[in-house]
Amino acid sequence: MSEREARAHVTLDVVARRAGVSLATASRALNGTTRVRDELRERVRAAADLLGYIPNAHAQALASSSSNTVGLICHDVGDPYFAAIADGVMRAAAEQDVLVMLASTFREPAREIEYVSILRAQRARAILLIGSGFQDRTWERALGAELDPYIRAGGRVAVVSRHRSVRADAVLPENRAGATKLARALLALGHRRFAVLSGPPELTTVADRLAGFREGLAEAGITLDPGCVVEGAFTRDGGYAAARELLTRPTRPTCVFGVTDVMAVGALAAFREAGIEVPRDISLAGFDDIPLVRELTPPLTTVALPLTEMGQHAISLALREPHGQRSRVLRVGGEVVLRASTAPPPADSAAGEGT
Amino acid sequence: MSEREARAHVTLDVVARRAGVSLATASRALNGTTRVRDELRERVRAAADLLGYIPNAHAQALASSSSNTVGLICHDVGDPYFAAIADGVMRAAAEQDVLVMLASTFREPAREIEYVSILRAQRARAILLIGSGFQDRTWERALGAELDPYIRAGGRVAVVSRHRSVRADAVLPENRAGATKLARALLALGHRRFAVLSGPPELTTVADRLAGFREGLAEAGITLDPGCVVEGAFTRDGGYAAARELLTRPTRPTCVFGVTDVMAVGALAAFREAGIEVPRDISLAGFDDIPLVRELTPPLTTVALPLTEMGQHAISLALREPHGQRSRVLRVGGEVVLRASTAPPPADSAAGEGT
DNA sequence: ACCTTACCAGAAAGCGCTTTCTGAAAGCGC
DNA sequence: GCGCTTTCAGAAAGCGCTTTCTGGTAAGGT
Repeated sequence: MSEREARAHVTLDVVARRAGVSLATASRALNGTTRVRDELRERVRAAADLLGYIPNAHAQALASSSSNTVGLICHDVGDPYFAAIADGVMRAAAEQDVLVMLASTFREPAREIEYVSILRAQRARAILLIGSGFQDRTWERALGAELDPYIRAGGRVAVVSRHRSVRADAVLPENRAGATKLARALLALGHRRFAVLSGPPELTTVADRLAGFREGLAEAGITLDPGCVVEGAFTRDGGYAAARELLTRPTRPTCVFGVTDVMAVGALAAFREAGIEVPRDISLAGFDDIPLVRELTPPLTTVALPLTEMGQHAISLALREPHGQRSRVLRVGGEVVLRASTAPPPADSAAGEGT
Repeated sequence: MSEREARAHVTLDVVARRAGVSLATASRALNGTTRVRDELRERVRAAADLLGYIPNAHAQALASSSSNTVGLICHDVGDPYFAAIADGVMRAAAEQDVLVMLASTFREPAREIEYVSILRAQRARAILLIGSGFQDRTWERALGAELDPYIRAGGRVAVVSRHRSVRADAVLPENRAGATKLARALLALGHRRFAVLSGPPELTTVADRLAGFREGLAEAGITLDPGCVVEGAFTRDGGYAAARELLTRPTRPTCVFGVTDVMAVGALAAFREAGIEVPRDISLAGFDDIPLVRELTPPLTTVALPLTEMGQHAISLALREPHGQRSRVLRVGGEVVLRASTAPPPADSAAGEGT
């Protein structure tokens, strides 16, 4: 009884015999690729039901050399940003009847490459890379070395929120333009002394948002001096730590931009702990518009991104008919959403225009 | 050039020829199942590298009739509760070198059964069912009909946060006991008039938490009258709607229990909109301790569940050696975490002991 | 020196399907 | 009534691996 009596699966062969047809006919009857007499089709279906036939996806994939799985590689499914995008991917996947293999890199670049390789072995129809890439030559090359042969062999790649290092469709947030608009909005409120809670500088997303923000400030003749940019991890705790670090600096800004909502959330907590009230004492803005920032007190001003749609688009792009020659790029989001976390600077800080 | 020139993959056969060994040896050299002379192993490895050989996982699975993928079925990846558990699953999966296929049912019971079937076809080594099941005879039977043959064929099933309808390992939150403890804690603060924002009553999680809460109240001789239990969807908006509904009722409670943190988040928003301050005017508690409730103002009192660990346990249980005879059950969490969303009831509400 | 073990490598038989290729039967014009 | 196309079903050849099974060679015992 404690024997490993894993009984074999019912195979198509058995179904065919039961229905009194050949293997080939049974296959056709079930997939409906070619016409089969209705009566036979029914007989096969009935037999399959009766026997509880479950096709072997591996055999199907092998024989047809095509699968219908796609791989989704993200940095961290637990993060609300990726969770929202993943949700979109799942919705589109359900519609298109593809199965999603999930990979979480835990923010380690090497893992990403490893997963691409694994997904290649799985013969995934498409690979979706979600989240910023790294500004690192050797990493880029290694990733390309995995991706290129994959694409050449007919695989599809779509990236979300990441510069295209390879021939891939892309869904790109308006990082730069969005950050510029945010800067303008913040300037319009009267702010002149800014600080930025920045993420790992090797992430392209960080670089873009920072550049865009600087650009916006520059329009008002303001430059962000290095002391006003604090780096932290791309997480809530990273934002918290960065904000605390910021508070130790000599000059205090009237307005802080967290390059990510998640970081801004951490910053909000840090400010609260320090007895600094947002937005009375300091204004705070983020980027992404993850759902949770609406629940904060105060709700966060941010640059909106249609996260769920981004996921849907990614998979749709990837599965659409071959890209013609070039890959498609879809730019999304980038509108500022003003909420209560930003306000005009406190009256007593009118002095000290930025350098 | 626009031809579909999807070039074939390098097969093991090619690698073997290149290395000057047989197919069988090449296979053994690469997987290391049997001893192969070191020199040959190296030759094969080198050839594989050189040719960019990527094994075909489908062929491997077919030939060895074993795969190393597991299926993860949850109600909604976008929900922080599931996202946190999924994160745990991913961590454990990465350690154990298994690939996760993700399925999101969007809270439709039928989809769950469909996904089980799909994962069966994929010959997943294990299927993880995350989230409450439904109290619905026909659904249960249909799910069992999918799961039973799967298990009999050697598949493993683990459930998280769900009663075991089948022979499955389980990670079960202390829903009932946790809710009872919460009730006690709330009573200890002096509350006597309670309301509950309940989820879909057909979910076993809801039933358990409600029962546990009632039990705790009963210890103080308090019974929850039906007018004090408002049902809503298991989402933020469901909690919001339920809370608004609650506010239209004649008697106002001094303390509200949202059976889910996510619902409590919605409730908090509803209260705020209605000008009701938490916890001054009304106390609010949730259940789950999803990370975001710590960021709220006020942070939410709740019953803690080790969400990430739950996911890790689920996959570990499922992949561990065969269950002997019986399946294992791991009970987790259930401790009350008091935060600022609960306080003694307002002084002017001392009257009206609950019936 | 002879027989037994032990170790490795190759041949070949599948794993469970899809899909081409082949052939039988039926429909049709003249 | 004969050759034509058309429709549908079966035979069989793989898809790319793993894994027995077989055999050859080297090591070990007496």
